[in-house]
Amino acid sequence: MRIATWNVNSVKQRAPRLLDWLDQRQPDVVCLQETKLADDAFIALLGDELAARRYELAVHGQASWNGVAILSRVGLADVVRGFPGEPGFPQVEARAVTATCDGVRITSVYVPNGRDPESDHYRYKLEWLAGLRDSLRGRPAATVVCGDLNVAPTDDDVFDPASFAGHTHVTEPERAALVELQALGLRDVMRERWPDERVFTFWDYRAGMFHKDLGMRIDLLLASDAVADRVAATWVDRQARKGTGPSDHAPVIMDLDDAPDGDIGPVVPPPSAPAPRRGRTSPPR
DNA sequence: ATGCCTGAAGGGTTCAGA
Repeated sequence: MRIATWNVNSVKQRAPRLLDWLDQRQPDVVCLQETKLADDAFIALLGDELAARRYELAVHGQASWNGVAILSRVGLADVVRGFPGEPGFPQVEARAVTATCDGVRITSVYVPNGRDPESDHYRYKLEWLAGLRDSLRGRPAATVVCGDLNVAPTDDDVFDPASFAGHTHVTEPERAALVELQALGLRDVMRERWPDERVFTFWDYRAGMFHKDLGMRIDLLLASDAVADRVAATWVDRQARKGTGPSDHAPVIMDLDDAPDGDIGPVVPPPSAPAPRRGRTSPPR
């Protein structure tokens, strides 16, 4: 199963590229963020095209800002929009949607930006992350939380830590909130797979930042053991950031081996053979 | 350049994004 997350920065503006990308990458589940469309407008825009590609759709949008969605062609059950106790600013926004796809409970999140560490929006961001964590305390064994976390987990996840000093996305409270979320047993599979690589998922539109590879890694795939132990490959799809009219974020993709369900029998490694190296299907950049 | 692009709403510009 191939699961991807992508902040598309307006699904209306990105529709042609999104459809081409679906055809090219053939993901089974896609978590979208910053769709910036109300649900009826999203369905009117893409419902037919997605149905033709066998995707079911869970949308949780609003006009102009925010908006998340899950597309799945491996089933889409028990959809929940938002989460219990979700904070607002001041109204609750469209920032989380959850569904079960082929046995995995998947949440697509668009974490508040935070704007400035002294702002109300920053406090909202921390409250939102804490609320998300609390809502996941009783999570199923097979859980994925993915999307635009709007936090760079470490200084290795920004192109120049010094230039971010005092700004959002890198402050200690934000990183601590992410650590607390991961303390539910959610692993950053991208960083596990590429522990020492320069890996970014967002590059500012301005000043040739993408061309110079001056970015941040803020789009994450967080997976519980039951999922993370199945990861065969994971990478950032930088191709989707190139060319004309891209989002400022690139998709992050992971491929999962089939779940052990008894039908395939016990997996016995060949005697004295080294464990196979996990699939390096693509360089990280 | 302390917002260098981009998207959206709404109105001839401003806000938001990270």
